[in-house]
Amino acid sequence: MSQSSTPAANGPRDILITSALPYANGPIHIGHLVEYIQTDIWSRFQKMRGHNCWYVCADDAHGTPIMLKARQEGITPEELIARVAAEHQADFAEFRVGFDNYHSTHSDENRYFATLIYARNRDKGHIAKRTIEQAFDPVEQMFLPDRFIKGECPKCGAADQYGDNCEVCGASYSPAELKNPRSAVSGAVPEQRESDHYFFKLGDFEQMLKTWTRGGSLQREVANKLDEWFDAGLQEWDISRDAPYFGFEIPDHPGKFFYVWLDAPIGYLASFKNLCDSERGKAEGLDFDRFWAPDSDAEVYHFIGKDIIYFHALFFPAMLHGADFRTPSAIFAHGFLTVDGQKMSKSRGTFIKARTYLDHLNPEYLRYYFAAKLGPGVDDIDLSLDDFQARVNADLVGKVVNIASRSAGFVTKRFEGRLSAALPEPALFDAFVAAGESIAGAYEKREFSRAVREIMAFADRANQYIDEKAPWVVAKQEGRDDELQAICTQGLNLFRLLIGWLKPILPGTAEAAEDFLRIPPLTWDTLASPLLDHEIAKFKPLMTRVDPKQIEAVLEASKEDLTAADAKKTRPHETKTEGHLVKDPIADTIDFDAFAKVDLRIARIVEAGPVEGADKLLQLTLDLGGETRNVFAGISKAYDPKDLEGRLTVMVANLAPRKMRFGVSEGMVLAAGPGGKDIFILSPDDGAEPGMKVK
RNA sequence: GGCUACGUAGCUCAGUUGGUUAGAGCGCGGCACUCAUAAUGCCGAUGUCGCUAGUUCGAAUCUAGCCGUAGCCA
Repeated sequence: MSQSSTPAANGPRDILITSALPYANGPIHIGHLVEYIQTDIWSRFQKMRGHNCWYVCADDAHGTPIMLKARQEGITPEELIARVAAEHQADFAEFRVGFDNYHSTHSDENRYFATLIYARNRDKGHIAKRTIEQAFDPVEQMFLPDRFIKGECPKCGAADQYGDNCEVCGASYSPAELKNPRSAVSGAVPEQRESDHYFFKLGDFEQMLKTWTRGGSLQREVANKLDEWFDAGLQEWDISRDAPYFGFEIPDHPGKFFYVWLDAPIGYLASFKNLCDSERGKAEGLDFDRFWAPDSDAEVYHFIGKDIIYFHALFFPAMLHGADFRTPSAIFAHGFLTVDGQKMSKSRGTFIKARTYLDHLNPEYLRYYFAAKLGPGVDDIDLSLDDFQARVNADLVGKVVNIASRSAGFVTKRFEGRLSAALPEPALFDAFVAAGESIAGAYEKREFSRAVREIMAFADRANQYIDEKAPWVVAKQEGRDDELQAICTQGLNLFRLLIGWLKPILPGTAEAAEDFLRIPPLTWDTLASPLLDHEIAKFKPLMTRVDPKQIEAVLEASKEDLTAADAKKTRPHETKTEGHLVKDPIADTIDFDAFAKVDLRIARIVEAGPVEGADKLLQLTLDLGGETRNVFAGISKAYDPKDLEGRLTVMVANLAPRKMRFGVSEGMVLAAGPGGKDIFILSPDDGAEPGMKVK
């Protein structure tokens, strides 16, 4: 089963490429980068070949983890995803991942397509409704995804394991089997509650999927995996989640939201649509339907990690098909990244964030190293740090860049930067050019490691040529100037081919080389004819060597990231000899019912004023949204009444009224602090309204 | 537990449908050169191809089992 992706004709192909959407709850790390670099190399290669190639991506911005993370940080999900989107895009840009568009799944286009694809499938009877039982957090009043339930493994008893599988013994189970389950959000004991859910009837598409699978759209290993799933029988897929959920509400089912994995791959369409509608898209006449209509002859490829094959090779094509869109031409899955042969580890400092890497090392190094390791399969690749350093230094600096470096000096010093009018050995140049097709073939089939091997073999030949001709000897002899100039012209032309072939992998270095050679951006076609009778710029080092100290610095910085994160995580649990908890220890545990008896409400302070004869009290008039209360609060040393008027706060609304010397207090305003000037009343986040219950 | 992939020189990896003395780069040893970011060229050593048993005239390559590593199990 080959994924030949052959062009229909010899003309330019219409190609749309995507990488999987990074999740918007954390930074990009070097594991992610395997995929973006792989995709970017392929995309740049296709563009260099003159095809109409578009590379789009987006942040995957929905789901429970994002909702909770935002809450933890005290910001809205929208604020969180906006911040992360900016971080992600800055990281990608510096790694020279050249997206034509980067969008978000939390966008109008994505809502449109998610809803459309759902509605069309629903209208054809591919959506079913079932009532399911699911863990529910009674404190947070929300249903809990498996990974937000923790407890003891039912098999080996290991503590603190997730609701779906045990990291200690590897057992997998359902959350209901966990011993002593606790909500990871509130710590409460989860209850089982019923809820209506909506399911995508994947089984309706078995025949279509089997045909699609065998049509060359999948790698052999992936197709084998799918056969297993077919044998096991395709089950219905739960595509809805209950509120509260950060995502898109299902239009005909208020309170139900699309599961994040439904709208994530649809984000590919949304991002592309956004590109079509942009200034640039319009200028280029980019037409959404030309790529996504069922009869489209454009090519659509999705690069993904092998862990998300299930979503991309089954649900996604089935949903697209059910909604009258075309299915992907191919799914390209890759393996995971290990560092020095082991899973990335925070304690070893090998869990390296993109940003940490960029602080110390040139992105071109990593692009090259990944390319040198990547093949078309789903095998994991290893970043061996010693090998990384040796390989980058030997191949790129020692071999490739060195060819330019050792030729350029003579040309600048002796010939004012001018190249000869003819090549002394056109046959050698032609032999290089002829190999270009084999290298292109390797790129096309995503055999990047083979492409790199072949290119480096030619770099060796170029160095052999220079060695053989010994220009430094010729340079010292009278009357051999033309010969010297010709040798260097040949050397620089061989270098130009090498850097041209490497351009998809090393866009930054190639650009610097283009400046040095004073040529327009290289394309595959322009490589075939040599650069002659042409003035070049003075040579500057195109790339410097990797210093082991830089690698050491990355590892150290990654360990520091960890210590900082650790401190944040563990601080609240540390036992301190002083502080609020010591002076005022946490009270005895109460059950939920006891808590629920306290009716807390949002209140607006409509009036505040001093109380005559009382030195600490302020009189507050609180609006509960339909009812007003008179409350006395001991906060006059801490607050100026004028500052309080109009503010929202939280009050105990069902506290028994209490008669005081100055009148009746009908409730209590919540505040923290030891007293005096150090009193801090609570305020709700924006959006809260008077009368809302706090729970 | 089930399934999948991987296991080739000190390191990182190639080895196409089984076919002569198993390859590359790095590293290592030696020599040469000095144009070049101490880069380059030439020569050399290095392997029970995870283990065991089979199929075959012939196995790194096919089959089975075992060991180790990684991942997946919606």
